[in-house]
Amino acid sequence: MAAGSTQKPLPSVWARSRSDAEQPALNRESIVREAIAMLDADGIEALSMRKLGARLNAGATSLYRHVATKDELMELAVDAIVAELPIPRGDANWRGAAEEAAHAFRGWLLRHPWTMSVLGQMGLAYLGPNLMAYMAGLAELFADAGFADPAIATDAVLAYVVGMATTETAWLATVARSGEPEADFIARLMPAAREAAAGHRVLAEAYERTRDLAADPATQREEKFANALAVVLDGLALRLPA
Amino acid sequence: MAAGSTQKPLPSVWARSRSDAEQPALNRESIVREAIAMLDADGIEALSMRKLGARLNAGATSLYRHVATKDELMELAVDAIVAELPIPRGDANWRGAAEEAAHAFRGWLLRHPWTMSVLGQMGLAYLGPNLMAYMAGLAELFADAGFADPAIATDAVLAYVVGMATTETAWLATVARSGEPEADFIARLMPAAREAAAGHRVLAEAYERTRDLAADPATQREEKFANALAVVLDGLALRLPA
DNA sequence: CGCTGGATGCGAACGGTGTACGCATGTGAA
DNA sequence: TTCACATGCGTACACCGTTCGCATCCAGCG
Repeated sequence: MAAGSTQKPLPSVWARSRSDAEQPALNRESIVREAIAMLDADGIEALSMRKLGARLNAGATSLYRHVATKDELMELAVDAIVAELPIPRGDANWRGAAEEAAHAFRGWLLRHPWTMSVLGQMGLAYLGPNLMAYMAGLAELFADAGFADPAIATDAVLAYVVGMATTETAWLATVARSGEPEADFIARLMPAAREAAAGHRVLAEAYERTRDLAADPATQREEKFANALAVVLDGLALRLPA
Repeated sequence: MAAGSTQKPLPSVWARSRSDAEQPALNRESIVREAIAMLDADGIEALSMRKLGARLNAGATSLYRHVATKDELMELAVDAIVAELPIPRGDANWRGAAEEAAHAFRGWLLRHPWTMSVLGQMGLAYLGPNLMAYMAGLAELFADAGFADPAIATDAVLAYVVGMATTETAWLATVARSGEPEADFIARLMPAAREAAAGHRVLAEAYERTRDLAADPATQREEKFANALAVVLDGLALRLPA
């Protein structure tokens, strides 16, 4: 549309300039970086090879020179963001360190909710080097604390965090889809939820006991997480020689 | 292809016979039932509206007379299979009952692995009547046992089960994709895993300690699950007045 | 009985997806 | 200069979920 439109290849100086122009050429690193940006911003459904290509000023199929398949790209994306997860370090206070690691893991999952969708197919079993280092750090933490079988401890903590984050990200996705702030959405949902809970004694009681579910929901979610995490850590502490 | 081919509508007795023939006409119930069968058998990627239609001797678009959208169909499918999950019942032995409920939940998730992919977007927050009843039953179990805040207990147990099942179904999907029996796949994977674990003290030690990972893997997975579940339940027991 | 209106099935089509293929081009080595 | 190779990409294929309008069937009514 502009003056220098190049609808046809136009073999000229302008065409040559592209090679050393602002675009640093396509490479695996930038592809993965941009894919992560799209995933974080708009979720897993928003990423398509064509859109990703467009974002990189490239055709969709050009990406396949650097990445075998979309699934491989997703694996690379996961492994890349795992790098930002701080590796748990042993500590005289194992419980505090484990607590910290669990909160960090939760925050990481909430920051990259699309990993939850990938986890269901890839699992923690997949052995990218970064993930391996994270799990090793956690296991070491428990081993140093004196646990006879550190694997049980890592299983318990990681499974708890993943499970909790699963329902939490799903909830947040629902909230986001509503377009409202979380508190408003809760307030609007309350009557229906209360009615659904009627007929179930304990659930109904729970609703009556809680005074204001809509106040500061993010903090309440964090407390919920911390509360049940304490249960798991209590159980672990029992396994340690007094 | 056969003698009575009806490529064109052919308004005849044959056309009329379809109405009361073996096909009981399309209805929501049979659509959901067949969708579940396909999901259980071949996973979430194997379900498409066209294939589901073909399985029901119907065109793909006919399904939309009975189901608004594929997402709605998935919700219906989830709620339908939740019905087969036994509602936890209180018991003098709360711990045994909770253990049983957890194992039942795990088995259910493993039997319908595609729910894991759905959970990431729908979560346990979605309030189908059947799921509501299940969660109410579990909460009641803990309330009757004397827990001051039964919600914490259900959070801990459910999150643990979901998290554990996430990695387990992902692992099983990987195994299935390999085409080998689980034991063979493990045996083939061992060298690579051992090498990946080298450099991580605790992980390496863990590999040396375990004698035969490939023997009866299903039982080993079950034990793994039971072991860390015991941690969670121990933690819960602490919260009960002695 | 004949009619008619609503429910139901479905073929065609639209816009999207992941990816295979083959052609064009620019670049570095011989 | 030439040649081989790496890279970008236009086209195309098979599939996806879903919309639309048309054909058909059946129930209820006149």
